[in-house]
Amino acid sequence: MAGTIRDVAREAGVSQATAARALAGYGYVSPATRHRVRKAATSIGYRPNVVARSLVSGATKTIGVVVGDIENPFFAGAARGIADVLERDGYTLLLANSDEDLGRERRAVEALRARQVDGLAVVPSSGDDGAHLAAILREGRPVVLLDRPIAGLAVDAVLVDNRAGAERAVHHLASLGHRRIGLVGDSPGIVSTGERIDGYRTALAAAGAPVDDALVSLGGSTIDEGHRLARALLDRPDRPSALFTVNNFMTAGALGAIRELNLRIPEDVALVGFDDLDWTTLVDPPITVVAQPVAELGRAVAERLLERLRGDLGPPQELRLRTRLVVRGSCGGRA
Amino acid sequence: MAGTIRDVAREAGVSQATAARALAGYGYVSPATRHRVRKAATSIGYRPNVVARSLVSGATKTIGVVVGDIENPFFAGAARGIADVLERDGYTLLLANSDEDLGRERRAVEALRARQVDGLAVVPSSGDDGAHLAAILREGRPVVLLDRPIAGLAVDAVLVDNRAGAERAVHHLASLGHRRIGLVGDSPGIVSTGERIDGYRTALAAAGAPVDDALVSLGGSTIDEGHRLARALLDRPDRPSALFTVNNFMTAGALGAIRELNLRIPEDVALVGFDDLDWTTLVDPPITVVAQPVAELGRAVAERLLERLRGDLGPPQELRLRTRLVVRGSCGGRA
DNA sequence: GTGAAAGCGCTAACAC
DNA sequence: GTGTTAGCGCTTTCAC
Repeated sequence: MAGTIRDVAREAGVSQATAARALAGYGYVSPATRHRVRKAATSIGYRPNVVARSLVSGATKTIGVVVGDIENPFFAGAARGIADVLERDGYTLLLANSDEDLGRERRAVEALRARQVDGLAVVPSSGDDGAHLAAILREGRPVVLLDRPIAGLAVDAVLVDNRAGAERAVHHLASLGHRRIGLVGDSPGIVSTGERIDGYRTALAAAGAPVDDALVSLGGSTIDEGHRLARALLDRPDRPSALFTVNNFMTAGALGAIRELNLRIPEDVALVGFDDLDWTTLVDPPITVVAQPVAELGRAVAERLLERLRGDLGPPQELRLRTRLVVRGSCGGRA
Repeated sequence: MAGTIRDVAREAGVSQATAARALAGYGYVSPATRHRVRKAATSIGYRPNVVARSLVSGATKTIGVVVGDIENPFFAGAARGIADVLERDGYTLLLANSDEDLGRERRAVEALRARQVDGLAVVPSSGDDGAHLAAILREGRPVVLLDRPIAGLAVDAVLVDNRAGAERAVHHLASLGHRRIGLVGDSPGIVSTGERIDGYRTALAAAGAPVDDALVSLGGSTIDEGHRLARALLDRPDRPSALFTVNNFMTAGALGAIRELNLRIPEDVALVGFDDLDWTTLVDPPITVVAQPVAELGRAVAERLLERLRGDLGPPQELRLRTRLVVRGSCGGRA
């Protein structure tokens, strides 16, 4: 079984080059020969060795994907979107998790680079350190940022309108009469989070509500952290009347904290989250959220990568996809 | 920048072979030479080309992972577990989704095989067709099955005790007085699902409850399908008093259906699900579930793969990890 | 200790 | 049309 293209050639009684041509379908080969070669190939169960091909062609037909954590449904959804479009073109994904740590991200990028990926989709954990990616770009390999830009790095990026989304969410809360609105978030160093915090502040200011830093509770990127951070807010004597959570982990954590304290939503505390996951409609009341076009985000990244791979040398494009406020029952008012 | 090992050699004034030895750290190289080569390498920014190395060594330091759908938290968790242990040994994951379709799975496996992955972790979508995997094994590349076995295929597998888990869940329901217990599941062709259905039947029989096939609602592997399948059961005039859902998608779908019909849990209908996701504690009442050791499952698969990669030629091992019934409030009784 | 040389399996000129 | 030949960048004998 197995065997190389040489075995096929021998079996078919032609030269190795002819076998290669017949199999890869380039150059001239007589139909008869092609047929013979094809038969020989299947008869010995020939499988082209993509590694060898890559060494020659320089293309591996693989795309590296670096996300914070594939267990986060947001990243999983985006990865799925990427995979779906890339797969149609014969690409395979090399996946790595950064855990929102720049060091890990660098190592992941390095490992993928060494594996000669044709392109890279990355969710950068830092908004101002893109040296590792700049190096890749310099080699002529396309990189497309997903969800977050990097200041000073000229590179394609597919993002969402975080500021507008957060603003709309907080405005919704303010319009319902809330004045003390707390924010539960992970690191502001994560650009998307930073932008959402900005949007929160802007909305607060626009509503003439006090912007009290004591109501901004920031920490790590896990559900447990979200829980802890929400508790810090809810345990205050002057508890905020509403919470805005910057992503689905924070929403889950905050909801857990609210349950733990036996607070009612929205009577005791209203809640708006960023990210629309299925479970947000299953809890009672269903959560009002800022929905992101997750799959589309991934697909757009893949499309951009494909364009670059096909030779597009135009200036970097930044695409901002729109978010949507989905009003459900967690803020009171109409619901 | 960039450059090959030849450039390093020239820069260091040694032969290409010596440069290779110094860099890869095998064979004899004088400390002085090694130092010189290393310096030359960093000075020109040398990056080994893993593709070329792979062509020679035959090992790519990549592992293919085929799951049903990375958006399913169960698979995402397992993938994360795999990645965590494999990464320590310098491996990178090539990820593919099968969507529980054997054709897609075959194509994915083929694509990964062509890319010369050193090993494969797959969640097989069929329990009786393992020809594509047998072919890989014959080539001497290790394959470890995740979550589901394949009948007649001698291969390592890391599974969970689906039957016992389902049995315990349904027994729990029966012990609370339920006699008409419905099951919401995806395809019984998916072995883990099939085993859970078996466990359900066994528990029913043991409890002396009627095993009514009309109460077994089977279909596709999505939340929407779970919703539809649960509705089919709940819309019956002789509605079951309890539902057992075979995985997290079915649980989410069933819960949606229950909400839609404004039924109370557990008064109108009790619920036990398979898979313990964070949101199951956030809904009201929190859902009683059969918890699977998801991350451990992934880690065990990776460990087995690593053992095989290190030369273990022993007979195939089947590891069954234990599940745990987590009693919460969705079945009434003590809660 | 170091260098020369032979491939790994494939693509792609370039001849014939 | 088909065969010959030269690599892709690296590892690895085998001499010296």
